[in-house]
Amino acid sequence: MEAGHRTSAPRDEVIEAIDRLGCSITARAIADHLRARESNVGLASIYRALELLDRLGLVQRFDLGDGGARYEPALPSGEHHHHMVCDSCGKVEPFEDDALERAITHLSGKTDFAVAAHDITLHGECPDCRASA
Amino acid sequence: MEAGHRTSAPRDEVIEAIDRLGCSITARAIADHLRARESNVGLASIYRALELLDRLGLVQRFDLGDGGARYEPALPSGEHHHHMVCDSCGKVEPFEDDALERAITHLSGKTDFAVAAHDITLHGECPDCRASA
DNA sequence: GTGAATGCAAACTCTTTGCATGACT
DNA sequence: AGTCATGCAAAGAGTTTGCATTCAC
Repeated sequence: MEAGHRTSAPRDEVIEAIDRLGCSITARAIADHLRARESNVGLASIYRALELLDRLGLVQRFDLGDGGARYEPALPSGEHHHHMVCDSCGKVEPFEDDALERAITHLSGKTDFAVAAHDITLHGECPDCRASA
Repeated sequence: MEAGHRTSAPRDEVIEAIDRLGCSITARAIADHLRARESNVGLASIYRALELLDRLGLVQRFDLGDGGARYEPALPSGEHHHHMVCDSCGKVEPFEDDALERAITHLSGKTDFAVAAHDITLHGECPDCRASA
């Protein structure tokens, strides 16, 4: 794998959990998933693995405004998506939009910041909650 | 002021602090500001005032991915901006971009979510840090 | 054998809540 | 008077860190 890092069962289990759980997961979700599989990986190891993977660019760390970090696997293709959050039920839906990406790219060229990444979160109400409102 | 809410010195001081401190401030910054002015407003009252003001739409609450909430006065005009964060020194700069807003608006019309708000954060390196790197 | 990774528990930060006191209408 | 807001302190949630032990290379 990557230079300077060892493979270990806990680490592999965290990676497997991230892959399986997919988009926009919390550290707690990973812990619950692993605990359900009788794996006694400590919370600290999960955070340490996430921090490492984020540093290596293998997972994306972000934040939906609910005071807890979210993670998801980074696509090797470089493609990425953003998230819509339902403020009623908390549901999170991914979306992607080329026009939005283009606007960001164009903006990045105009500013004196060296823009390396961007996070976009849409807040609103999901179809289900709209229907039952 | 608004129906059902009383005026009080602590509340006014929090409002004054938000106005004076401006863009992208933390609860701690407000507390420090008030403490420096010999005002012994409790942290809890600051949070309660912020929660109220956010609910009334007078301040905007958001989050820069550093595990702490940010606040800023909401412009009555409805205009709003977003933020660029320097990942080296932590500096936060506001920016606005019409093309970006238009892309969001257009996207909102295409999705089945009822989009009510959006947060955009650009991460990168500010000019100062680029120069000293 | 050596250094990295782990698990546990304690520490920390940010935020919220319970409760008795004090203030506004 | 009655209600709402305050301050303090304690409680919570999420995340990080210290340390002895275990494991990979």
